[in-house]
Amino acid sequence: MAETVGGIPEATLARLPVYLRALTALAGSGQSTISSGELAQASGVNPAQVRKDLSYLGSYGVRGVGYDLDHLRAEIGRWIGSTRCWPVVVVGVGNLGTALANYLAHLDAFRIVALVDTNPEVIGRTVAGRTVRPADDLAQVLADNPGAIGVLATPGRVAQTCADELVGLGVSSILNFAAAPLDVPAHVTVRKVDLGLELQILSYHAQNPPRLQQKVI
Amino acid sequence: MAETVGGIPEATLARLPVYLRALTALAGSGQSTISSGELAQASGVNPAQVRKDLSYLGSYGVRGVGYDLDHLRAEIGRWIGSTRCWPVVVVGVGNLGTALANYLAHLDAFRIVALVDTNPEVIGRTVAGRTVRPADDLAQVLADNPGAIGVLATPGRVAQTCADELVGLGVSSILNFAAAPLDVPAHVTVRKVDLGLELQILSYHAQNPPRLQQKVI
DNA sequence: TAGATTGTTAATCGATTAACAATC
DNA sequence: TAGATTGTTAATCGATTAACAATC
Repeated sequence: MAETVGGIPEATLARLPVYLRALTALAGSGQSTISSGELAQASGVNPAQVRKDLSYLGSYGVRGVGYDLDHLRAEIGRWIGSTRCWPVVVVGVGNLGTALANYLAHLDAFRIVALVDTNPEVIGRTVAGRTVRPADDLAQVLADNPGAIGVLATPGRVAQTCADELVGLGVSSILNFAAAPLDVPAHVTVRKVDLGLELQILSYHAQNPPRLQQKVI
Repeated sequence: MAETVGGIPEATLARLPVYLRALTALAGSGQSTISSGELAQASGVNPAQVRKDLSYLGSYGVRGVGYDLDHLRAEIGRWIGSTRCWPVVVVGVGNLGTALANYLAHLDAFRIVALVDTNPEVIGRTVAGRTVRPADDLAQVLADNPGAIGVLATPGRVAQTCADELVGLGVSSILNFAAAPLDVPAHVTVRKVDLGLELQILSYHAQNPPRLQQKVI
């Protein structure tokens, strides 16, 4: 299911940014090396996990010493390499889409190139400092911004149609906030964030006495 | 790691609301039974998975026929039972916290009982129709709203401290949007949503040619 | 050298899925 | 009965983790 990408398991790939964050937080603290144990602690994972993950990138550690902090940071940064500022298209500007747009607008690594919707009442509104455009403009927007990431925040029932359209226009990375499973070609990456689901799971746990429950991070 | 809760694996529990959603969408369509294959299709999972998941709840299906749609819906609803309207406390009202508050304010199943922050510039502001209160008010808020769900949207470096405070005040369900791992007692459930991480993973895939990539739902 | 820590193998674990007998 | 579909077992798979030899 989850599979390797260039030799790196998807699960490892998802942890690299977490490591990077921990290393960045430590940079400038004077510390020059870091052990798998320390990095594990800071990242909330198992030390063996850290060593295994890092071994996919190559052998940057020194036995008996640890990893050179700056070097490791540079290497991980090079691997996930988010140097560019990525264009983002927000599809669906309802409550969630509006909230997301306002959040995304403040991130340095991403810039919103368009907000689109099909609802005439929403089109023309100003959200996050931009005017909401009709969904018909998508082709133009994506032609102007090749490689854009699609953020899908539509109602569930139209999510698949919107995803198809995005994919048809060349989008290969989608962040799906819609409450629906998405069927996409193999070359398209979809990450799903289902806030309603998360809240529902939490309310289940809140309701059901935590007999023999486990820490879930 | 992920563990059973009352006999139901955490992974199954996370899919039950997805099934419920699919069943609800079909209710009123006139269809009276549904097969594991149909439900699987609508939910984006494997048919065997559906049958296995449902078998944890009991045997509601009829061989050769399928599952009674309304009955199954009622049973799943009973299991995850989100009948109540859950109180939610938002901790940290920066960009993300504000965006989340505006989204949460529109959900029927949850009601925001307080927004708190420590920043004097933020305290007193109106967000999602409510006045942001000082973090010191948390004890009072949670005393007035026992069983409240905590939504953590602070900077990563203070997330653990805030989580500790929430837990100390009796919160046992936390939705963590902060970019930090959380260490909590075993009886506390934490669900993590890391938007920055998701975007970073997508930008990695956007940047790296999708040689032999897999569909990721 | 003695102590520490990596890199990697092997064991473990949980989750997914194929397969099929049971049975409507 | 014949066809369909469940419920469940066993096989598979990937991810996690313990353990330890290598080695700084």
